[in-house]
Amino acid sequence: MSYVEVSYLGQVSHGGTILGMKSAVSTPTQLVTLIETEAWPIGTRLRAQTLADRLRVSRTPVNEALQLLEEKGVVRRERNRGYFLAKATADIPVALLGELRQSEDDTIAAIYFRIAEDRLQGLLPDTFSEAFLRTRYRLTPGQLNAILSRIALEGWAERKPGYGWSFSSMLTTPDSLLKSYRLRLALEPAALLEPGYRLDRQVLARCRAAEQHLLDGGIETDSADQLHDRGVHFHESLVEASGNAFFIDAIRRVNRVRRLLSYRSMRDRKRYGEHCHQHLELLRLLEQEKNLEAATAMREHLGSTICNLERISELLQATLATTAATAHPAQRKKRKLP
Amino acid sequence: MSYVEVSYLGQVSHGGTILGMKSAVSTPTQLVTLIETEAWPIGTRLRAQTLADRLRVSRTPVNEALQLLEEKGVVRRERNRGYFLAKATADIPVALLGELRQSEDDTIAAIYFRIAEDRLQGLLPDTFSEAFLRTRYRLTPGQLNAILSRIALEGWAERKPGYGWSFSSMLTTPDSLLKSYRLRLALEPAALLEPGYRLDRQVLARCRAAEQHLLDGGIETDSADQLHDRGVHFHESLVEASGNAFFIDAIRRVNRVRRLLSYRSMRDRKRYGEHCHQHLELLRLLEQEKNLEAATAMREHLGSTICNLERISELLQATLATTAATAHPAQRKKRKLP
DNA sequence: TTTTGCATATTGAATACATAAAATGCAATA
DNA sequence: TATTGCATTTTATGTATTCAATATGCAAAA
Repeated sequence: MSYVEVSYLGQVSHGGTILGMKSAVSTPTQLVTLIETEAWPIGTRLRAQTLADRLRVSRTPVNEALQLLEEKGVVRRERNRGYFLAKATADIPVALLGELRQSEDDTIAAIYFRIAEDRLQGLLPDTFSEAFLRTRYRLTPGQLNAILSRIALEGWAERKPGYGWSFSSMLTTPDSLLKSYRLRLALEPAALLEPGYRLDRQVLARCRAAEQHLLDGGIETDSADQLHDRGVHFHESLVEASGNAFFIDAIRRVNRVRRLLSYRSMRDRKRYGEHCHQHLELLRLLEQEKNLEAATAMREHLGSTICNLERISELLQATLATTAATAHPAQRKKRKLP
Repeated sequence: MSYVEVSYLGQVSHGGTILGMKSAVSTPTQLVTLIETEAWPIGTRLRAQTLADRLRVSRTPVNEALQLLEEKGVVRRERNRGYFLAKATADIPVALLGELRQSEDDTIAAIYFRIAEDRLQGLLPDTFSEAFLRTRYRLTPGQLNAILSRIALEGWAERKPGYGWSFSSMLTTPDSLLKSYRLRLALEPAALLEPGYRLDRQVLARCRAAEQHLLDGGIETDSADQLHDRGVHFHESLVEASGNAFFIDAIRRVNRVRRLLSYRSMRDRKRYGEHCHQHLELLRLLEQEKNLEAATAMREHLGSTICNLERISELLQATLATTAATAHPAQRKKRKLP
């Protein structure tokens, strides 16, 4: 193999690594998502600074996004007065959303998930070099670094002292998902008992509305991704109300990894209705500041999921036992191979 | 201000950012630390591959380190047979250790700590640009990036969607340390109750030896850093035995931030003796696989520290109240400043 | 058979420059 | 007086190249 490698757009790249990853999602996409999830009415005035503050960027990318959305007919511009919402939530064409999501960042996310998937399936060695990833997934140096930074942040691989990287055991064992739930079982009820716990009324209302949406048919109509996100959002909102940055950080981290694991677990929608009612009950208890009872309810809520996972895990292992011998790719020895 | 800035070695730098941070500590330092902490006897054969595996690098840096140590007289070389330990642990001159620690990496660590300290003292704004840090601390692009990567990994600052960074609340509030303990209180007892918990006999023995060393005078003679590290090591060892990567990751992360906070808290050595006995009791319980009792003991152990912290916190706040008006730097408004 | 010693191959960081993207100041306008 | 619209400034990434640090293959020695 030569030193010089041709990367996926045909440029020749030699090395050189950059931090990368400005934002996970492009501004237009985020803007549409915001309008969508908060169901803004037609005619709403869209102030640049307000939106910019909301998305944590400056007015420039917001204005560019608005300009784009005007071309697509989602917003209307009045010269020297600004932009106004021209379409109701539901009327935004799905094709447009899809179009907006095809940005470079989403490419990076896609490759990121592919790497996680490959790792879960045992297709990647325990240690690897950056060059290995670059060639295997046809990455530019920038993409490579965006991905590695993200993986390091999520904690499922880490830089070795010398050259190279090694995976942590987060994604290796078949019961990783179960283990992530056990961490949540330790953390989330405790978060509800933090001194100074305070669930903002607005946050509470939004959470309640989301659960109601699910019960009103959302369970069937939402995509698997949306269902997952809503679940994560609910639990993170509750932990955020603890006001303890360490709890929040730990929960966010485990949830980001959990996203990778959830895709592999059986995700039937049967239990979601039950979950909704448990969530609503939790909100009710927290509203009344019955945090002790809420913590117990949370323990039971997570506990029931764990029980379910354990049953699934047993089933899986029984299934694997019959196919393991042939299906599993051979583990390669680290040293001394011809 | 001109576009071009002169960095601290006099080179002109324009931007360009690199991931950086190969290893936290240089190989010679690590090697000496290893020999020191495990108290290897004189004459011990130092096999390159064994050491390399231990330090997670290849034989090359190990061999270079050994060569360096031979020049310093710590190890002895026999041609075609390898290296052997020439000096007993205690006989390694302190000056040599200091010499080895003056590597570039330690510079980065020093600046990293300075930034954390400045942040804790409220000298840094909630959001900042990379250029701001680069000029304020006279950093080369490489150093800048090593530091930012580390900070992002530790979780006390994060990249904003656009340009710029913002600090999380981990280091801002005066009771951050207390909050970190509350997370540990939720995590560590739970870790001891994980199914499949298994504390390796060798690890147990090493922990016990370390506590014994402290009781045998180590509390007085060890440096504050060493005391801190030993405490962290004890608790992380116990959590690692849970076999749950999520618990381990969460505890490691909180401890890395805690290192920054501990420097600011009063650290008298009075309570260390008490801690040692609690630690030994924990080890005894875990050895007998009385994990339920161990979890309770852990809860009490951490709980007593929290009580102590709360008392200190009250004292501090009382003190601050009298000096706050003048001592606190004025919070600057984000926008619209001349 | 294992380990050393050394030459060679590979890795990824440092540097410099060019450029796209985002932040910001301010006059014009509602 | 707040907001828009736009020009300008600032920020940080992309690309190409060089080079020091690290990894590794293999003959020689124990």
